[in-house]
Amino acid sequence: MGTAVRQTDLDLLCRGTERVVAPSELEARLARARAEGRPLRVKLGLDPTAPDLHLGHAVLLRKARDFQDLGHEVHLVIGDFTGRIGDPSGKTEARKQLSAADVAANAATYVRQLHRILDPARLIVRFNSEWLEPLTFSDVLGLASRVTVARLLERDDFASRFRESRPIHLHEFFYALMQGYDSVALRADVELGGSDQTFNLMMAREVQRDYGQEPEIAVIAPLLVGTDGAQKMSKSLGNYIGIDESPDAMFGKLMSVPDIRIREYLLLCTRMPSADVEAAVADMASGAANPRDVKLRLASAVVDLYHGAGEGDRAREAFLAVFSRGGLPPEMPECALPAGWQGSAVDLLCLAGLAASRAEARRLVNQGGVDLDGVRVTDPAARLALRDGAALRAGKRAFRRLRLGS
RNA sequence: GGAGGGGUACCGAAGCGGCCAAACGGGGCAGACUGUAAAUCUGUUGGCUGACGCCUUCGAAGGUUCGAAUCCUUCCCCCUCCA
Repeated sequence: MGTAVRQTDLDLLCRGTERVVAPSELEARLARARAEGRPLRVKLGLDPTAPDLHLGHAVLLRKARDFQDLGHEVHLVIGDFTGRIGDPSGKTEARKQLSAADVAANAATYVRQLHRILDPARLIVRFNSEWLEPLTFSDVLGLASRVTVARLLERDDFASRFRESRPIHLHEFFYALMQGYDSVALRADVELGGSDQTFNLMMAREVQRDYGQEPEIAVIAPLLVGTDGAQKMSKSLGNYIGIDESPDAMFGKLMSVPDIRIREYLLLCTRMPSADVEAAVADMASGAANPRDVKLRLASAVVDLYHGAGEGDRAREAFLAVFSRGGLPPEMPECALPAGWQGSAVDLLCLAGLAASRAEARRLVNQGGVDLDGVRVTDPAARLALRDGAALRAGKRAFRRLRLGS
């Protein structure tokens, strides 16, 4: 076995990335790692503000997994210390600071979810407070003296805020430095980050150089757009698909992704070979393939990835039954009614938890969104004839199987 | 320290004594359409009520008024400029 890096390895690692700085360095480093028989140290930083991981995070995590699969080790840095400051990336305003307790709780949630994607055997979890906390003020000054304000102001976000006279807090400047110092502390060979982290990754390279280390290779992934097809996926925008979500929810949300985003979802969220992705996109453009069918493949592939092979097909069947054929899902939550229960349609919807208020329930009925066993309910005040096992539907995707008390 | 601007419903943003549960946009929800939970179109979007109507809401607390999101007072928070 030679020391040459297989082209397929490089292709795999660069797939779906926005930029790699620099590919030649990556190739050289991979070759050296192989020659020396040591794994690369791949750094992946996570900001502990969001308690749940979604497909957007997963883009990077999957990339990390690719490195693991080639024998390298992933060093996950949980920014517990930096999290207390708040990352200015992509935010026009300074973020709120998190308490130590919040950070700890979020980090625990992360680690639990990570095992869906990463191989625990090649995963090392670190908290950056470990090396940032002990720094003294003079250490910090030493670090700070290596960077000029002009350099920091190159970052788009800072530049625009400065230009528009909006506030930039001094501590925000330190964020990039701290992240760079993380790389020094870990002696990272590679760092993975989203495109909003480009500046920080470049800064990390410089900081490493200053500390006499070889600069890490920056592997930058594009940000995944959310299910709204417009803004980046984020929990706070409500346009996310959590990796913990049920197969059906995941499938449905994927089907709601706008057609024009199918290509990037295929590329970033599945392992479909690039050539197949491009072929599918071409077929959609020429009319040879219905976007819906491509999306079904997408959704199925993603569900398989997170819930196990076969689950995608199962979710697909459920989806088609409900939405294409207007039928009922194979399984639906049950709602037990007390024996001899009597009430109006509105009462029933509230009891079943399908409406947040009676006004909402009434609205739902009036808009024609409610049906019982396939028969539309038109009168909010109607006493419905209930039978055990009846299916109650409210809107497109909320169902209850009624159980009458006996 | 000085001068000024602002805090409105899920978000953005109008309103500046009654016609305001509060325009408009976004988002959400529903319906139609569709081989999609895409796109598009329509409706809807505080709570209680069958309805009349009633209750809570416009940073907080008081006050003026028959009546306040709108006027006054105090307080809290945010922003900008000058120093």
